[in-house]
Amino acid sequence: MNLKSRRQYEARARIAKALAHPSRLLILDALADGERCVCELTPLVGADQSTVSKHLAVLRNAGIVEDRKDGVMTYYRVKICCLQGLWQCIESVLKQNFDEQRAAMEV
Amino acid sequence: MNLKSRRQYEARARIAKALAHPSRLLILDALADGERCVCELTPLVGADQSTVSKHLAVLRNAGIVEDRKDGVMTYYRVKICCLQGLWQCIESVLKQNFDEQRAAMEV
DNA sequence: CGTATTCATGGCGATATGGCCATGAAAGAA
DNA sequence: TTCTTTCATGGCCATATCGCCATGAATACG
Repeated sequence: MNLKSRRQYEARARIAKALAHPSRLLILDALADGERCVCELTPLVGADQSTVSKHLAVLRNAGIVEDRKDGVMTYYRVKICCLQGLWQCIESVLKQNFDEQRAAMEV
Repeated sequence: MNLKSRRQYEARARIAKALAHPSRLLILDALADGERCVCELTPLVGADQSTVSKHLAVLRNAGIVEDRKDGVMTYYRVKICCLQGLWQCIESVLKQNFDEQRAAMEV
């Protein structure tokens, strides 16, 4: 079974937790092809600027994004390169769920 | 940028949310090499049996595990095959965070 | 039959999360 | 300097999550 320590599961869960919000996933998607400032992300998310800032802080604290200050702006960018594989995994779960639901409907 | 719909981000976030708890990650690890009943998982998690049942329900509702009832037991098993890649992504984030922390210490 | 075991669920309290508002710091413009 | 823009943070409230306890359903065993 090779179980890991409680600490390691907590560390993993912190990363997953940072990804567990639709607005943060939208932000990561928007950052996929380059850095964006908060003022660009705010209308995309469609929430208050303070709310977007807090979401970005969650992603930054998890080590998923990093920021660069330029004058009065703060630009955020994705710091990791494996997100694509992560989405594929999640999408495969969603597809399987969808297929099963459809199969259940057709019975 | 190719942003997706709010619904798609919510669907993705539900999957991530189901993974965002150390006890549930421990459970998935324990299920990695085969099915286990609740009575086996409960001492591993170290929580109340009802707590473990609820964690399993979260994973089941997300479509990550499925169950099989045999007599008075319920056996759970992982339903998806891409978890390994997901762990690799999360571990790469953790490793990078750790490396950066160490680098900051050594300055 | 009655009893024991296994598991799921409702309830409840403590804590965490997420949203907006208000505020303040920092940088640039006038 | 004063005003504006950009962003982060504290406060507050509503909601969600998580833990345990208690209970009930279903099956197995005497």
